[in-house]
Amino acid sequence: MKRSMMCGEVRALHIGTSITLQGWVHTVRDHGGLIFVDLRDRSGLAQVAVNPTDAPAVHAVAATLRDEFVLEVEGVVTRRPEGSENPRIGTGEVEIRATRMDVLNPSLPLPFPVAEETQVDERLRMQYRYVDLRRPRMARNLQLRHRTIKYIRDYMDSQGFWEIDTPIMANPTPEGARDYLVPSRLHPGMFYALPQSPQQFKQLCMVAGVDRYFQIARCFRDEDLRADRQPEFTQLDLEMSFVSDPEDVLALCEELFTGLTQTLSTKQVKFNPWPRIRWQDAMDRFGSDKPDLRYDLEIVDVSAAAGATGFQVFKGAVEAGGVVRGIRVPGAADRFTRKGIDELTELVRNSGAKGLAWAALGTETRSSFVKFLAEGEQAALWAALGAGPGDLVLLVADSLDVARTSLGRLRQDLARRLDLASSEIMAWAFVVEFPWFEKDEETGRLTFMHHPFTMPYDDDLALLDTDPLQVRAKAYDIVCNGKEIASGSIRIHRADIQEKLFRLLGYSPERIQTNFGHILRAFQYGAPPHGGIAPGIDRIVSLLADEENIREVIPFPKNQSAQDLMMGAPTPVAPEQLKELHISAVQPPATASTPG
RNA sequence: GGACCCGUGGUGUAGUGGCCAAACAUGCGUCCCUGUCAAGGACGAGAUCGCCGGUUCGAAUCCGGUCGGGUCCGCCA
Repeated sequence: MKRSMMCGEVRALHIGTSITLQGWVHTVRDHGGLIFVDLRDRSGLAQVAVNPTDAPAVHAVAATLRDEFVLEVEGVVTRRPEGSENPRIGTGEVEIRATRMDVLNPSLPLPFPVAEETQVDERLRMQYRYVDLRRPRMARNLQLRHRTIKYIRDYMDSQGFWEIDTPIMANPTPEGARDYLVPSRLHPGMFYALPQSPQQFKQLCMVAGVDRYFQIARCFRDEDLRADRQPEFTQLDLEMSFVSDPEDVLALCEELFTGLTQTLSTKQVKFNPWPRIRWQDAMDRFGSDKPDLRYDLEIVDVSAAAGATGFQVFKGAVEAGGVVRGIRVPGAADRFTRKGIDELTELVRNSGAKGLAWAALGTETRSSFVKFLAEGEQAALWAALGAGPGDLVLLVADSLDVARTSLGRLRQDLARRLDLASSEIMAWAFVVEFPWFEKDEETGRLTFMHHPFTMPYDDDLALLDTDPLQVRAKAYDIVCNGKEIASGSIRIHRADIQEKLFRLLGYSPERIQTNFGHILRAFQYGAPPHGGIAPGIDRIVSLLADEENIREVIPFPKNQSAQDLMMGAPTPVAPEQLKELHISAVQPPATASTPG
């Protein structure tokens, strides 16, 4: 390799030495005489100066340069003339006086600028992803992703975990997300499925005596996309043997991600130790199972005080078995105009609430409802909320579910409007003690909330027969800044408990045998107690990189329609290929177009 | 499956019924220029305003449809 160092590494200590750099033309500044070339590689920029009197041949080459040409430059590192240093780049003290310049490859004019951080249509960025990834922001994100994965691997190794790879061609997941299927040529009519996660393999690793397993695992789910959801994504999948207390897994995650945040970013880890919030409390206090803990704005239950008033909206809601809950926004009485309040009202209405009762407390209280309350009733309500002059109070009277979720969304919206959620804070936390069951809204039947191999809390086992909805699971999530980062659980390793849960889920013995037979058999050959978790790498990196969309931290992502606009995937295939796989493609019926 | 936002030279924007056979910046081309760092200066080329249809004397602008991109709901054990 002719290159003697990276562009961004040239420093004053190299002055007087001759070096060879290779990279891309970031920008050219042609003065007619002097020409400056900023040469870029992934490490940064170095200024190359070409003087026509010193090196006429080099000057002739430099005059033909355009953005993103690939260059090899040989020259002497010199100190820049006094007053012409550039403190904004690491190499700004020096420049390379070129003695030789070879164009290794020219470039067509670019579809969009690399050197400027301008907003570019995502379609174009994805079509020319290889150009997009050259941009400093993307290069930074790629590097951060690398460092994150490297940190994780080093940490997991230090804790005695083995990295073990599991099959990509696996079998379908019962009950889960939609699977991506791979047709089998050797077995007509049969299919492999890409794994939604290596869940069963990692549990089998525990039976196999691996003791501590991890994998930087690619996972596949054929569901609709979101800003934080891609059809293929990457998880740190991990599992530990001889753990029966969630705390064993949580403590490890806490140390890993606290250290990772502090090592790879300048962000502040808000909690040490991280809070363990029971699911029930998260729903009550924050209206969400993934609360953003960077700010307070907790939801308060004022059903007692509000239900005792003469105000029919409050009284009626409580009498109908509902609740009155609200948020006190300290000092915000004057922060919202009537229009602003209307927007908040619209927000809770969109979450199913019938309305928003509000009061801006002060010498002249503005309110939608205090006129219906006696003075004593008002005082009792403010006391329940801890509210005083200068505070804004926002109340929802509705069913428990609607009050929680609408106030949860309101809480997030308030924080955004009041700029309470700093990206410089990482509010890592655990949500624990999820319910084992939830009721399927469509069928009314019991279904599992996490997954069917999750261990219930020992104290709740008796409730399985009497009140299954009250049974808590040894399931836990990692949340950070209002985003779900990981989900995990302690698994069942006892056949009697597993069978009982399957029965409560209404699974027939045939179905159990078909879907879970292989893993249940394995559990009969000495399965140790075990548990694990699976943090999403893409989401973690996007938080560290201050990116709203995980596409920005995935090198080659899919668009919202799950297509790769650069490679053109998915594509039709030749009929011969289908025939070989014993499958035929059926086009969906054309949508009838309405006459225009 | 549904709701909403966006689509104007290569790129990013302005223009919301006649002032627009479309403006600005940047990029591109030609020329001038020896200390710039988003170099500067001069000149030039480049857009049937995503597409189809409608309303109107007149449409980038209003309406309907369609295609493409994005955000959200459903969905994601």
